[in-house]
Amino acid sequence: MEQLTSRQEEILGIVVREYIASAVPVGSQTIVRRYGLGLSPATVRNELAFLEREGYLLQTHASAGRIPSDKGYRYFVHRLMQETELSPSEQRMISHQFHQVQLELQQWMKLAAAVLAQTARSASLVTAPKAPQARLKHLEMISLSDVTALLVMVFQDGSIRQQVVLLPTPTGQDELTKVSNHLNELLGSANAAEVRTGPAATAPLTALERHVVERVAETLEQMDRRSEREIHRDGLIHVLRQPEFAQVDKFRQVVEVLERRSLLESIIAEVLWANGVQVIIGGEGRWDDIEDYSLVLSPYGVRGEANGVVGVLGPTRMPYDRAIPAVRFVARLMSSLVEHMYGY
Amino acid sequence: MEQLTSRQEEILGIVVREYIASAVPVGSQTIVRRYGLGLSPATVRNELAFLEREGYLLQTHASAGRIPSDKGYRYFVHRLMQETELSPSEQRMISHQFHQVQLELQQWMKLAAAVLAQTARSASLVTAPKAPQARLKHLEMISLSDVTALLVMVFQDGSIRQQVVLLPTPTGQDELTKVSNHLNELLGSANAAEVRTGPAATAPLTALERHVVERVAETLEQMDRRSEREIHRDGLIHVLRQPEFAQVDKFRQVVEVLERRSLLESIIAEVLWANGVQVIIGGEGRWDDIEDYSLVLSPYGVRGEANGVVGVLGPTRMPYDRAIPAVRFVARLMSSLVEHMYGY
DNA sequence: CTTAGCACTCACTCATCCTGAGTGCTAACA
DNA sequence: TGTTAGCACTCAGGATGAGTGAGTGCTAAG
Repeated sequence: MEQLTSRQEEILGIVVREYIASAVPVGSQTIVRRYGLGLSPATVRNELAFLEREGYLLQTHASAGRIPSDKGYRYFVHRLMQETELSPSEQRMISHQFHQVQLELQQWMKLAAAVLAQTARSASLVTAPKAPQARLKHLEMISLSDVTALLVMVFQDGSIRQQVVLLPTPTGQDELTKVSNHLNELLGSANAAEVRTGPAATAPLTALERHVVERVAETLEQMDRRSEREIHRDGLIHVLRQPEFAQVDKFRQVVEVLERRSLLESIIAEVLWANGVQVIIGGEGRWDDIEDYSLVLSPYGVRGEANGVVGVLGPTRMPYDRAIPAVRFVARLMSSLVEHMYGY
Repeated sequence: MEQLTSRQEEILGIVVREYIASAVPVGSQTIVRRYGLGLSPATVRNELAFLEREGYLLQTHASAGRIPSDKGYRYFVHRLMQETELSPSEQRMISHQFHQVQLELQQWMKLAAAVLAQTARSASLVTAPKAPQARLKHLEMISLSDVTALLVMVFQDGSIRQQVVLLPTPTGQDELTKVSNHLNELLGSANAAEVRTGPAATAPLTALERHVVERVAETLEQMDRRSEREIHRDGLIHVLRQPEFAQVDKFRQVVEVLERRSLLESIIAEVLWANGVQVIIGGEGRWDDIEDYSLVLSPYGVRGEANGVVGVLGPTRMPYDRAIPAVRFVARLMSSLVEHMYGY
């Protein structure tokens, strides 16, 4: 990306900010009238023409003002936007909300999605923190009736799954507790492969025990296989309010992106290993399905132990100067929760 | 609701079915041409005029065809629609999908939402089965680090909550297990009030134990207080495809209804105690915010033990003859899961 | 009770015109 | 050499108006 003169940068910045605020193409007169640069409209026009030639700006039609191109947004985000943080009062308000609820993962995720949606005025998404490889930490069998029990599995990354198990023979809680204890000893903190090949594979087990071991193995495999993370979403309504979605088919795309998870998953998988806030503008030429949208995403969690992603999705005409600090701040809060879980 | 002649019923049925299929107002010619009743358009017009006078039909403007009013849809649903079931092959396919996954509540809810969205071609919603009053069934403390532990609470209705607990003093798993066992004995299957006033209130407890008891009490109270159920949603995209949502502001309403939960919650709270599939057409004059939409909802679960709601939301012009059997069938499947959990 | 005939209504589509914001280019100016 | 005034040109969007056709209600005859 070449260097622009400071006047060109100033004008580009004005166009981007104006357009983000108003959603209306920005013309030379507007710039001079509203920002009075000590320049005539004609000069501004020359600069606009230059910026357009260089690919930072676009015209929707020959006699309209300019709007930023993806390249223009990128220049803006990377070079022109002063690295702002949320205002202290806003930070305090958000922190307060998080500390209102207990240190409960589900709640925090919900809250993170709500806070991001609100603050960045975009659709938000949050995935649960997940370990790269699932490991059982503890299991517990709880009697539901003579012939059914709840199998509760707690994993290393703090996630939990519960399943109903149909018991081959009527079994009481005492017996189930014994089974739990026995299996906890055998399975230790095993991953999927270790469950299949470790002590549990060779030890003499009852039918019920064998069945539960099989269930644990399947569940661990499933967790590893489908990177398919739960994605909490919120704030769709904000995207809907943007004027670019006056025609429904535009909007349909957003809903499709958010409901079909495959695309998001592939992007999330990449962001997971990045550092800090990632801004993906107009699909960056790699994801056609979101060429009109931008994502501001950040990984959070503890490296190597468990991590997830928080972020927002909106039109490329997104208030980056709010979205980026908001995502950064919420990622930091979510990280602190995960750190607590690992005792840091 | 008065009785209509069989010819009037026939014509009303045709209008409703035609309009549901095409989204275009239905005129006398269309009816005669496509259904040849052995009547002339003029006669049909007289009947249409009658049905309109009686409030079963509406005209969008003076020279347009008729569309069904809410009253018309209601008559159709309650009197004219033969009580269909899904086709056996469809039933088999859906059952198969459910039995592919383990007896896992989360999975079943997700699946139920997906299946309903698909089958009824509408937005779907599913709430978790919940007991009228939360009771602790079992708790377990699992060491995360020296100074943190995961508190896992299993409740009577099979739901689970996990929280991170900051330990006042460094404590190992052995000690945590003792605490768990002790508290399980003290708390039995207590509800919120019983935790506060039962043996746990008077017994001599360590600081950690007291803290955990407090947490349990708070969580139980929270679960009772906020009827605020998790609502799984899916299939928004189907609603978006309906022609009545060509203008965004119409659609915005749907998203608002689905994102603001308060309205849905009040409706769900009512349906929970009903029998069988409930059809709410155009808000029934009681919920203004959904006056253009219909809900087809059904409670499921085990009476008095734990129940939830499954259903779909769409425009009043909804394919009731698919939605109703689909909701009924999925409710039955979900009930069977809950029944398993209670050993029926 | 049914139906043919007829006058009438009115949303929708299409073409046309007009307006105004905005442009690029050229030539004069500092 | 960079800046600016002037000017002709472009084009989306709104307003207007005519034409079309699906559909109606009413009346009178079968």
